[in-house]
Amino acid sequence: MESEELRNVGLKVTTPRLKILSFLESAKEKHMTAETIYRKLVDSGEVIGLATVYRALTQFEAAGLITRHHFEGGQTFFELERGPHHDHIVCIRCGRVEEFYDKMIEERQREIAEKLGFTLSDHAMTLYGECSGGCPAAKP
Amino acid sequence: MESEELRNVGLKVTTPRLKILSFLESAKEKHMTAETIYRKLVDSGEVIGLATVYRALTQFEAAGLITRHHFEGGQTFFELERGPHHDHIVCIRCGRVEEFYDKMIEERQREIAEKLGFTLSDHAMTLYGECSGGCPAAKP
DNA sequence: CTTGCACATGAGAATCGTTATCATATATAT
DNA sequence: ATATATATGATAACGATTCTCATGTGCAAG
Repeated sequence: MESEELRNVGLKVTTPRLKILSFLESAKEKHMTAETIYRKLVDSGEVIGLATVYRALTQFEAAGLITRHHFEGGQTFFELERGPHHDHIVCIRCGRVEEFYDKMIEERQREIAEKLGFTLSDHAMTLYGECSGGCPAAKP
Repeated sequence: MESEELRNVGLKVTTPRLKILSFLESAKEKHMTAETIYRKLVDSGEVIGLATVYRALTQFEAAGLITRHHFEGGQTFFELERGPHHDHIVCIRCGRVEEFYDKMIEERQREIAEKLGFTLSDHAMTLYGECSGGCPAAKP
């Protein structure tokens, strides 16, 4: 239950937070901007404020429920933190986002950080390219 | 000569562009925001507009002279494209940026992209951690 | 060396994404 | 059921970036 999730991370269970969380869990798109999340909620008849969406997303991130990605173009995308860690590859033509995980790279990153005298706490790795085959061309 | 560089990439050689380019080449900091570049130029007595800095940086990037990085916090940093490709590790406490290159990771990325049906054209990889030892604490 | 003209510039307005403010509403402990 | 701390939504404020437009300038042709 989503209420449990919120309680578990120490957040009050409120209607807007539940709306956002269950929307994220049911959405087909796994990576969305705050604006998109807000718009889709409003379009589906919900009454919610943009500020509330931003606030909730920030809290969810702090609680580890979601992750924030800074893809190219300066846009910020949010994604439910489900399952194991992974990185992303995004199509520069159609914007499609695929996920992947590579143990070797993960290990190597840790070694590199250590060699440079850093204690690794996080990383962002995004590949960019063109997806061949069924790339539905450009996003409008 | 910087004039050559501009001419080579098909840009008119203008005073502001020369100022920005030579400033980037002489600066100690290798990674700076547009605002920082503007401020340092103005502080050193130059007459230049912020809009011009943004315009020039965008053109330089399109021409391959510089690279744009989206580090955490939403801030955009620019860096002269000198020498071979490399990635970054930034200290989450003091903001220090170190560079590194790892052949194994580069190769692996290409393999991964291919396996997923993408033609890799670019990638962004930034590690975040705390630099031990002489980390001058927080940035002001 | 002039001159013309396309292109570049600087100042400020406009825009975009995000955060702060504040009066009102609501979740939770009692 | 009630008190109280916290959350909400509307809107203002904000910082970063881009746009507008009147003026200035690189550079190629004469």
